[in-house]
Amino acid sequence: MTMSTCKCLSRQILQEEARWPAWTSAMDTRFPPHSVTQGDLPDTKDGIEELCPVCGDKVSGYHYGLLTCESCKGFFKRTVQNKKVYTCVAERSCHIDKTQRKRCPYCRFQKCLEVGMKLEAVRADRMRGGRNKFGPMYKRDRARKLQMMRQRQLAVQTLAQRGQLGEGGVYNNQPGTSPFANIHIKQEIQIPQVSSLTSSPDSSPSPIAVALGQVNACALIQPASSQQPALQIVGVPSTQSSMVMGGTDNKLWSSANSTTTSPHSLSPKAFQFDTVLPGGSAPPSNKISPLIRDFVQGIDDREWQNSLYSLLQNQTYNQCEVDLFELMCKVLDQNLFSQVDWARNSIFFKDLKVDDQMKLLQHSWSDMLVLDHIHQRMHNNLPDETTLHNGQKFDLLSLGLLGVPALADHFNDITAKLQELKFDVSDYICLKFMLLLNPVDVRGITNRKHIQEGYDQVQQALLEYTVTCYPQIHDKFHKMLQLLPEIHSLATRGEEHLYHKHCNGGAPTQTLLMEMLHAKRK
DNA sequence: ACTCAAGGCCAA
DNA sequence: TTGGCCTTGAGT
Repeated sequence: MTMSTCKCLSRQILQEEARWPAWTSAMDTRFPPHSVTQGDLPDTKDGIEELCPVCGDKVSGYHYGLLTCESCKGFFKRTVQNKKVYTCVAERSCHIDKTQRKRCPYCRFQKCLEVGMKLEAVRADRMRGGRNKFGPMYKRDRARKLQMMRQRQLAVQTLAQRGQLGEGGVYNNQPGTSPFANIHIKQEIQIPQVSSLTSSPDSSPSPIAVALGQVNACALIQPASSQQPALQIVGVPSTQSSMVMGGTDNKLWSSANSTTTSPHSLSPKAFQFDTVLPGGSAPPSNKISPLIRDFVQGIDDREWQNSLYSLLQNQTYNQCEVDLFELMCKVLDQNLFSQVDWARNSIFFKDLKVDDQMKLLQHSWSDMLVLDHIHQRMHNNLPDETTLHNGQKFDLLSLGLLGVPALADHFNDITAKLQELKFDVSDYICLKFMLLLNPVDVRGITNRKHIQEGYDQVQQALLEYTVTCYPQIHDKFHKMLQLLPEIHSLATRGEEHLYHKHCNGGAPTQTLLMEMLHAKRK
């Protein structure tokens, strides 16, 4: 893919109708179009005709989390059961289809993970028969697919009646896909994505439900499970803390019993963050403006954690050694997706034209990534280091530094200043909005008035909030605002670094991250 | 009793 | 090692 086609990525994201916040994983081609775009009307007993998302062969049923063919089911089972380790003789990006799937088991297994096949559905005790935790998810997925089918047929009938299904009509804009395929594609794609990010779909509420149901950001964090956590913080959670993924042995089997009864060994719920906010209890809610309350309720930190968890797990499972810079870019890319998704569903921003939205995002994405990392570290005790499945150490702090270790001092300095100001979740989300809705520095905006209004409202709300809730901190509002240029300069240096790495071929291409890096340099 | 997603078997 | 078919057994 060239940069010019990459260019469409952010636009595509912004123009999507669906509102699931879980498509942060869309980048890892988890659900390629061929998994949802079939040529003919369904002919199976369920009315569901699909192709295997791994190889495109005929689907034989739900296997390990999603609809796959019999051969990929068997391949996935053998690989996990026998703990096979493959290597790729090429570039670790072999094309997998029905005829070539046997050629590179490494890439085939990577694709299995990418599309969302679940390691934890392979039973440690090899017990046969019965049902597992995923049953209800399969049922829901089936029901949704049927519903999509009905809507699709209805739409087709309606349009056929109106004579709009001719050559070059509205459905013929994607070569090689069904005339019906473009209807509700996103919704179909997203169903398994959501489930793949939440390894225990049956017990995890949908991201939408989480976002709507949460009272505050802290309430989202699940209590520590009594089961063996797959991703655990080791030692005291602090800026010096670290966490371990998988542990020393193969913790895929950490729940000693059957996965039929305990499929949670890899559940993101086990992602343990301390939830204590700095400065003790939050201010009384009646003093907080409805705007800020809505902002805080819109924060979905668990989604962020789940995405991070899933990505690190999938990218390192069955790998001897991974390129840590490449991994960091992938995580940043995923974070960027979450960022865009958050923005496009946010007040003020969502009303803007896509061109304006893109300009705002292109200007603020790196600042927001840095701010987000500060937030995760301060308010959710995100550790600075984690041990991956394969034993490698992954520097989580580098995500906040955009890959530049030399920025650590500056980053810590900003964090320390914010800590002094008792920077809380409300402050964070307001600053994030102010970074996004920049009415001054972004060129070529068509609806600057709307952005300015939004910015002013957020600014006013934050000012009132700091004065009301933090009267003891002198001029907290302005002191916080003074840190925004500092964050910007840090983020700009990070961008430079990433850009040069990319130009020298050291960073993954075809990513939203790289698209953003290029956009600013046009 | 039936369903269907697990694991097992074995010819290719 | 693969992949089509068989067996199993909890959930309905």
